[in-house]
Amino acid sequence: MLQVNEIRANFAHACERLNARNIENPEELLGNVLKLEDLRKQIQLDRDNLQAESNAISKQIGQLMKSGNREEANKIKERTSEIKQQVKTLEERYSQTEKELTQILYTIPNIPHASVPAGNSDTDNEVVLENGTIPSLEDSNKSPHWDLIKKYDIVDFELGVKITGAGFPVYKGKGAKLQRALVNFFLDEAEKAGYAEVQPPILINEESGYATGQLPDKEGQMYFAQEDGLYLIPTAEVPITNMYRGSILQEEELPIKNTGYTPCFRREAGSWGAHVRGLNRLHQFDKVEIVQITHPDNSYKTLDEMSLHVQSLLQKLELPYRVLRLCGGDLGFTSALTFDMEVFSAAQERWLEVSSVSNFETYQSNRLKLRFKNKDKKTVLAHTLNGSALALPRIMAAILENNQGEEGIKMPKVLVPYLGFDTIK
RNA sequence: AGAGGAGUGGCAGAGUGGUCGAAUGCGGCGGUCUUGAAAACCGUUGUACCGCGAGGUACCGGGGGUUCGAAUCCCUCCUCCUCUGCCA
Repeated sequence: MLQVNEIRANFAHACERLNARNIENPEELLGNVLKLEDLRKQIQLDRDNLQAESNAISKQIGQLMKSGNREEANKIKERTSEIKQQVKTLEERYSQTEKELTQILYTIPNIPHASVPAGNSDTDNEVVLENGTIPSLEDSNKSPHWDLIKKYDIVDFELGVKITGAGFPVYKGKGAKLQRALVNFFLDEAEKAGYAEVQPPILINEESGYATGQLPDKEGQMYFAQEDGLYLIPTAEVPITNMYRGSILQEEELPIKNTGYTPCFRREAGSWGAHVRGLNRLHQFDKVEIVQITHPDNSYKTLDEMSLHVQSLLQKLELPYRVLRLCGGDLGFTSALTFDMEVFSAAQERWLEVSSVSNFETYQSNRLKLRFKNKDKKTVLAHTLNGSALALPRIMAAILENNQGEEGIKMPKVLVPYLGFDTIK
């Protein structure tokens, strides 16, 4: 959620940047925020003054009662009941105004970083770099992974349908081992890069959902356990970042670096189509996430560091990839700047998104109330960042599709120690 | 899941209707003393909002209520502990 003070201080800039997201008439939207904030302040002032008077009178009554002067006490009681009514009215107006303000703020996405290009959709994303050799398409009679997994019997979708439904595959044999190897490899690499591993809960309460911005924005995208009011996590970002909700850290503790492996659950309502076959889009998938909490001065340096970490994983897995800077139209609601990493699949003849690393600046920390004491002993909001490092299914798809050959599917060298075999045949 | 108990400042722990935002101890920070350190002593030490400021308001697990006045009384929810039950 945006900070009202920041909106006020950088009004023109905020409007200009929200235009990059195709927000209609940001001047009016942000103008309303400021108006409501002014109203809120005015109500608070009136209310506080009345309460100050009431407190003073109550004290007087106490003293009069003590000295036995009941009559006088009863006399001034009248004024307090008058004040009480007024305070009650103001109290209602106050919470209503505050609620209204929060509701509007919930609908406003993060202000895109200056480097975010304007644009409507993923076609406007900016390619930052490409790495690795893109497999040529001519000499490839490569099979897509949904054929390969059947051929080698390593992922079973039908079985998943029987147990749960579409989008919940069963990994079998070497497929299951490959999953486990990837998780361990990713966690080990994250640990080497200084991320402390955690295993968070995979169900979260409503408060956590609001704090990192999944609610109310993505309400329908999360599975909901109604009986207990808990949501299945769409990403480990939610529980890991929420570990620090309400915290006031010391500046020396920054940056905080955490990594965690979790399954992730997404309803993906209404997003099924031509490009979602096989492992391309699932309701349940595994992911290793990296999260950082940083000093505001360092967050963009940190974003680059995280991007390089993800890239190093792709290089070690010998996958050709590219890095995209997301345009305003494709940028996530809570993000100020996002880099997507995509690997190329020769069999599908297209790029597959395998990671997203984002800087949320203070958008999440403002909701999280995640702060730190700076050198001047002032309490200020920290910046939060996260990234997938990495999501498994499409990595698995790319490994299968890009490494297939006559003799089977060659496993990337770095995974062999984890797997105990070098080829799926 | 049932019965009982408890939730107070960074921690420990008083306070059961009126100068209580809250005693005291520990810890933290600053200082005195010391060649330095420790000890001792003195001072200071929660968060948020409003206000140029003086200052004001709110917060004693969350929400609601009673009262002129609530940490204190009532209702409700949450969490933790103990016992019983159940169970990876």
